[in-house]
Amino acid sequence: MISHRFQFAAPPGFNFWRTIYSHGWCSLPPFSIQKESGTFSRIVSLEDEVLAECMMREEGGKIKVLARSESALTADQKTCIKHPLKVCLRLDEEMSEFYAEAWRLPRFRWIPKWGAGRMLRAPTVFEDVVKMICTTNCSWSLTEAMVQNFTTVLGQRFEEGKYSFPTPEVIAGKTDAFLRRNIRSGYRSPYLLELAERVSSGRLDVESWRSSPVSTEELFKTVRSVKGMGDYAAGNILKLLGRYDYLGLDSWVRGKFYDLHANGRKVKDATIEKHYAPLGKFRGLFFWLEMTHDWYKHKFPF
DNA sequence: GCGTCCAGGTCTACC
DNA sequence: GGTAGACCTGGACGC
Repeated sequence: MISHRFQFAAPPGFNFWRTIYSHGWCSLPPFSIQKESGTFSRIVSLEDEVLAECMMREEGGKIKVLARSESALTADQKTCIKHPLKVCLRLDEEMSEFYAEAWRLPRFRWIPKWGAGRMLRAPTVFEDVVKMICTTNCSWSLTEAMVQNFTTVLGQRFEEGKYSFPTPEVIAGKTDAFLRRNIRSGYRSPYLLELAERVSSGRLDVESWRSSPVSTEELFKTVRSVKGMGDYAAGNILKLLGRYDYLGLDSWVRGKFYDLHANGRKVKDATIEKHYAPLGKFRGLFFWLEMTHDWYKHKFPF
């Protein structure tokens, strides 16, 4: 293995571990956390099927990266490898408007103080959408199993136990029965297959969603039109696209809301929507951060 | 060890 | 527009 070290600056107020632990993505491969060394890793796919394991840590306001690859990276690859890492950590996302809004609201001042609010995402929208479908209608352990299967069965092998996330082309080349048997994705299999086929054929450009000029409502409808993406999944994909107008309710956050705001009593979704409506276009992010506030009290990494 | 039940979002058919 | 039932898996539970 050849090692290559590099670093890049983190934006002011950026919190490395709070970004990584912003939601469950950090425990899904090809992401992984090494608690002993205090590093966060990602298997990055580069041009020409070259893979690199990038181990990141924060030191003195910089993200320091140790990249390992089977052969020496070319100058181009050394340049290209930084981009997906920055995308995952949302380093280029402008947070000032959201933080200004949070400062205005005393109960949310902890957010800018703690450097919370950046939600970890995959290098590609395709990977985020596949993973989001894998979170629907099942336990978290089943989501972990499905994503693990996607990488080990259809990803490229980096070394023992470490694989890349498969491309749309590779998934599209499989059958419904194959996914059901090997990925254990059950009735989601035709949805995942259709998504992979549409993306690999160029009929659906999910990557363009991150820079789409259309209104959030319009984008929500587009995301929602992907089979398997209902209100919950589409609302949460929008958060990973930097749009926070939808709450993306699932049973876990509903339960959290009932505990925090309704004395444990069940309330209608419309009541939850109404509660956050005054928070405007950032309501989805305020909502998620409020529901996960207690996570931030842990000593990282946990 | 085996069978049954249940939780978890989304889709489709139907009213 | 709202609702019921089906979809599939894994875990919990009872026997």
